[in-house]
Amino acid sequence: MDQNNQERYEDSELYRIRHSLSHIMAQAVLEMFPEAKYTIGPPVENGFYYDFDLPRTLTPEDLEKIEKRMRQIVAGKYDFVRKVVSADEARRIFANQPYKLELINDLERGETDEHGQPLDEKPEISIYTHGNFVDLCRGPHVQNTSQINPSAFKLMSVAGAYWRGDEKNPQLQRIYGTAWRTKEELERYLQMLEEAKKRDHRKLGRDLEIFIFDDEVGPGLPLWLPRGGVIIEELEKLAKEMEEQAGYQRVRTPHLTKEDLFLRSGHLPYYAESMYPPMELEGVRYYVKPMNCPFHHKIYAAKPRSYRDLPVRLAEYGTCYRYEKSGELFGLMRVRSMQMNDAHIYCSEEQFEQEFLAVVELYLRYFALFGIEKYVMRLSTHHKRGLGKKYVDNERLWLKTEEMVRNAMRHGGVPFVEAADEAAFYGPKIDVQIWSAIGREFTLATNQVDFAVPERFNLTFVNRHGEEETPLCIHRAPLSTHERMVGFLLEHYAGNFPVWLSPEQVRIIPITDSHNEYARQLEQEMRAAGIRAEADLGQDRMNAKIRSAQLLKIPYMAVVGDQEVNSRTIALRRRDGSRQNDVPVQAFIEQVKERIRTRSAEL
RNA sequence: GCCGACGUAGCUCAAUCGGCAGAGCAACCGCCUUGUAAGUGGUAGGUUACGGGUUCGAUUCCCGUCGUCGGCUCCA
Repeated sequence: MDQNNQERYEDSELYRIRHSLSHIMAQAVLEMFPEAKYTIGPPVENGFYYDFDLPRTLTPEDLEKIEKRMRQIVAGKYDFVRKVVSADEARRIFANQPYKLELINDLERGETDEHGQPLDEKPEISIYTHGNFVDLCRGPHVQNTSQINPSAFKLMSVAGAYWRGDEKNPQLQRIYGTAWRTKEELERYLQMLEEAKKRDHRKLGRDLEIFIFDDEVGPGLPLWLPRGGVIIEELEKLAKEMEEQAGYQRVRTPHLTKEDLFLRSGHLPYYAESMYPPMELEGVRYYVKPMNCPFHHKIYAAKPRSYRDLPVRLAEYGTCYRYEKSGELFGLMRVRSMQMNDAHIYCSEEQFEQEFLAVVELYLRYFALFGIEKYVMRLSTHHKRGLGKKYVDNERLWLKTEEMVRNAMRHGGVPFVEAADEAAFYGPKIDVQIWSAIGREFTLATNQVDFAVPERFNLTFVNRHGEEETPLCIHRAPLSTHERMVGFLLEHYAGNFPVWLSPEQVRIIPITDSHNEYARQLEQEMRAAGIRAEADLGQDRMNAKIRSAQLLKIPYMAVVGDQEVNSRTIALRRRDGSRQNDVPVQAFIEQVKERIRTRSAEL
């Protein structure tokens, strides 16, 4: 959409407008609550926010007042004036603002920026003033508030947010706003949000009868309806085909295990927070599994392995349970029971690069099949401060495996970004990041290196010199979990699944009930050909039947009347509204079968 | 888990100031026999999420629990 998308956001006019509006909002809030403490307020993707420590909770009416006052300030045509100050001067100016003082102290030490991120060099301390409002800020801003369009911004919501993003810190009130250059841009953005809601998998999942949640079953525990069940079956079929070709072997493992296994694997020391509490029977504690890996390790260890056997690739669509905190649940994208497209690859160090890349290539094949284009591959690495807490305590191995992954990606020519402090507890990983309809970021596929756990399980193979060696383990889930994958695909396709994934592929619609018999015959014929077809023999008129099929986003409607009965044809209506009359039944069946066989994206 | 908002029929949503809880769609029973997005008449459907409290009387006000949503934290 943007001609000059080469320009960094930080350098853009929009960034300055949003940043300035966040100051103006802070001014309005401080006028309303003179005792308020203000913290930070940066521009974000579609607007800006500001975090405040306030004497009371904000109401929607407050937002209206604040927004109104902001318009007045904008109309006041104030200049934004930058001034570099010493740390002492800054401390004097913000003497009553504890959060600002903390920021100033950190800046003075040259350690961290306003988000608590480490800084490379010691920064200048600057303040920006407009009118009588002053804020600690590095800018940039508009020169004058007249450069802000008063009808191109809107305050959106209030939310809780921890000071410096740490849940141990006090919780602040964050006001989100959106801001654009023109009123039209704002309206377009608001309309886009409306459109996104229609694509939301939570809405589509209900409308298309894919899944439900039931209060009595529990939060984060989805029930797959028959139509959702079909999609899952198709995904598993796909995974099994691909994995068989790629040399994986399928295994099956229980949902429960004794405590000992998760002590050995390190899940209890590093991952207990996300696990359901244990159940105790006859003095033994059992846990429901949050991951499949320990079981696969046991299968690997079930017999002696030679270097000739490697790589060993064990695959399982395993069902796992994780106790996600209640506020973290989000439709199908974040649940408590999930089935993972899981596999563990045990290989030697020499085999690592090839195996790792083969997994990345597998992702790319899947993504091409689904037409997924908007994603980012992210190398998630450890952070020193988490060693022994979030991460297995062996810095040398962390650095080594991270470099192995980096090299594999570079040699494979696969672009990626790096994110520190995002690794799994047992090793670095390549995550594939995607965005939900409403803009939330999720990891879809993942490819993780485990340098720690094979040793804990005493996994070995005998190398060509007759010595015992510890294999590396790659954990991978290219198709994510069924839950997140189906949630994502619902939004990705906006419910218009390709034929092979469509829960119902053909809806047969008789024009009057005298054509019911023919419709029934067609249904049988198509089903015999492996097509998911259903004849609609209900009381509705043809038009109503077409409408229901259309609302369920069924790819093909076969409308049949006298003409079709006589010539053994169908009148084809596709989901996109296109039509084709007099299609011979056999020709139609063959074409649909071909689309299914090739998993074609074509309608 | 934390902050805030919300919770009425399967779905979408009404119900003035505290005064008998309502509509459309869907479902069910009929009539119509129809050519590409809703033919038509009727019937049924509710402990207003749950549990307390205030009140002559609570969907409405208060408290608690559960759930959902927007964020934060966390994550496949």
